Amino acid sequence: MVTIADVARHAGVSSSTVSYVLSGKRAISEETRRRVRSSVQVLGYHPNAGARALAARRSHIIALMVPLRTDVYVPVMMEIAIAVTTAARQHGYDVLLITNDEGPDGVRRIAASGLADGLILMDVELDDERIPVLRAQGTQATLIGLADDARGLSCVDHDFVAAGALCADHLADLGHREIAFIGYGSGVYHRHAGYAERTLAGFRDRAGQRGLRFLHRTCEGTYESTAGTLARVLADRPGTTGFVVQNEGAIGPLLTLLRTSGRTVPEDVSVIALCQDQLAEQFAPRLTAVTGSAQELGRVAVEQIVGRLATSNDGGRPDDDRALLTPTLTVRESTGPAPLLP
Amino acid sequence: MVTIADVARHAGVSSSTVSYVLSGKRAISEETRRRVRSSVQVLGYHPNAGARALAARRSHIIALMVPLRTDVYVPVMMEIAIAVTTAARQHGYDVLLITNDEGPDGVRRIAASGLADGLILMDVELDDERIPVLRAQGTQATLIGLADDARGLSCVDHDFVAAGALCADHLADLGHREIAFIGYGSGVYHRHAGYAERTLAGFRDRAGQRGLRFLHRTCEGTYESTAGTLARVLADRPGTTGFVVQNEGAIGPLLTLLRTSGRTVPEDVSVIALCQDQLAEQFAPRLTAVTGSAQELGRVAVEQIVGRLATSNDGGRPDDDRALLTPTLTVRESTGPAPLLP
DNA sequence: AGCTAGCGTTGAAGCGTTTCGACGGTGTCA
DNA sequence: TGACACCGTCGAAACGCTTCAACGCTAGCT
Repeated sequence: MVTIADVARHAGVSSSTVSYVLSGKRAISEETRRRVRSSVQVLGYHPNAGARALAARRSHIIALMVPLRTDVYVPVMMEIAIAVTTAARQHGYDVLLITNDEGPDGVRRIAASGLADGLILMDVELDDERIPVLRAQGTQATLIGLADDARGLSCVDHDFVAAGALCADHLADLGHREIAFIGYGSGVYHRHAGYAERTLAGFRDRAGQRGLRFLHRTCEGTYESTAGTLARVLADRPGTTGFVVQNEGAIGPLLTLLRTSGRTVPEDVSVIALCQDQLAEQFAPRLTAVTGSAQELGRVAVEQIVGRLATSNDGGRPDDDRALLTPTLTVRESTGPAPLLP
Repeated sequence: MVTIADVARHAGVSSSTVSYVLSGKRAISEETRRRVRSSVQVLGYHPNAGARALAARRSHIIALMVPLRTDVYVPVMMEIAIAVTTAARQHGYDVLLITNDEGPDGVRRIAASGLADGLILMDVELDDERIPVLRAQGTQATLIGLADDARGLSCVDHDFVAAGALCADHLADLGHREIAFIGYGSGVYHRHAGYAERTLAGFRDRAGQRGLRFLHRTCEGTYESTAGTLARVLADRPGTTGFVVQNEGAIGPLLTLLRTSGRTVPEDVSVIALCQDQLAEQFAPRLTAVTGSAQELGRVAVEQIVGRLATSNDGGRPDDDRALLTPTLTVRESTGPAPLLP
């Protein structure tokens, strides 16, 4: 193993000088810097992470707490996790993965052991047990999702309210009057998942403003449940010409069921999905969809926490900041003008 | 911050005793152990990760290198990542996430800095650049996937050869004679992804033994490419009655296309998928599928590397061990006896 | 009785960094 | 010309933990 002392010897300077060259925390002459850098190269020196963490009291690690749940669309989580990891590396941080099932104790463990300098929490519930722990430990954190009480913490999330409104507007613009909103399974609403509630609220408000009649129905995302949901919708509101689908699992079944029931998309009914573009492209017809960038979500989360870590030892007192990412509507082949009344 | 010295003072012992109680590396009297444990509780002591890593030369961290690529089914990767994380915790390890784009340098960085004690590499290619680095650094590692030259490393993977054979056997048992194998996009084969090649080989060999005629066609997994692939298959071999699908994205389109072309599943054609059970259940009809457990893959990978880390300082020389996980066939509604010849 | 073996505990020596205070040298200003 | 500030470098003191050698005991053996 090559240590800082080896580098110092090789470059003919003291080890503190090497440290300062690497950290840039003190002025070092051009000449010395050059020599040290080259020694580092030649010897293949990488500072020992443990020693660094111990001396500097910073591990340069960010912990990312991911949900175990599988009732949300998994690729999105993965995309966020990867975006977080690459963004973190660009700021000199590594990412430690921990699972939600460690719960508040996990947060305590990570914070108290100094394993990570800060945390990013995914799948935050409105009233989350981990938040008080964060405050008690004085740990820096960013929440992905909005919590009830985020004083002193930073949050980032998609603007689901805007996403819901975009759907309502698009269908209203096309002349549709009766819409069905196919949501997630009832469990998601019962645990007050913010994204589900906020999308629905955004849709509902805008639908009201635009004079749309609409129905909200839960759906587990299997073929059977989608069939049941659709049957009930058509029984209750035979005049429905627009569908908003939030549960990714229900999209395929819905399209198949509409087709077998003799309804053509988009001539007879329009379908708009709340899902990733990649997924929307996979269906036939390609789906008009409202999307937020998971990549950006991860990137912003990292920037928030890195910002906090940087200012928190300058004595700067970071305010609670919350970022809402604007979703985009991409019109494809699954939506069209409402059919003329018979 | 609570240190080991605080605990020692509180319990009226020396800090080394506290350390031994916690690590269990020396005999400690029942009485002392009790007192120390209770002090740990009361004070809420968590050993400082950096100091621990520095003194013991072990970080108790395993690095998991995940692919950025999205051409394989993403939820599986996530499932593995989570399985690795939970399994690692059970052995007292945390998991550091790094992305494939760091490449061999990433491996060097992690190994040389002592950030992680060992690595788990996903998406290993047959001739992987990271493997020589691993050997040069003398770092413990487990590969998920099989490499050309895995001397001194451990590997774990699904037995894709057996999976392919299971598909062939099942269709042969049902009396099918002409089969189409719908694979991944050509890019996957060009970069010699082991799982794709091995599945195909397993299928091909067994199909040969069982006297099946078959066609292998690549497919990108979009609706259009599936339509093109299917059209070519039906043109070349109109008598095809069995389909094996490996590309998850092609499943939905294939079922839709078969239906619109007037073919009923499973009466006219049988479809067997190589995918997770969860996904297979989502279609109508539910798909007969061959599956390997992603959870187990993650768990075994962790056990291999933890085993190596344990024996590697006992001077034990761990052999290269490779584990192949047996896949299972679950018969559902999408396969049935071959139709009688007209 | 004398010797060895093991038990439970301790003090102290690292582990490889960062960072503080200090030092000589150089330039600037009065 | 003297005082002062700043620059580039260094030595040494942490940082909080693990682990080794050593200690005084008691117990078991010859």
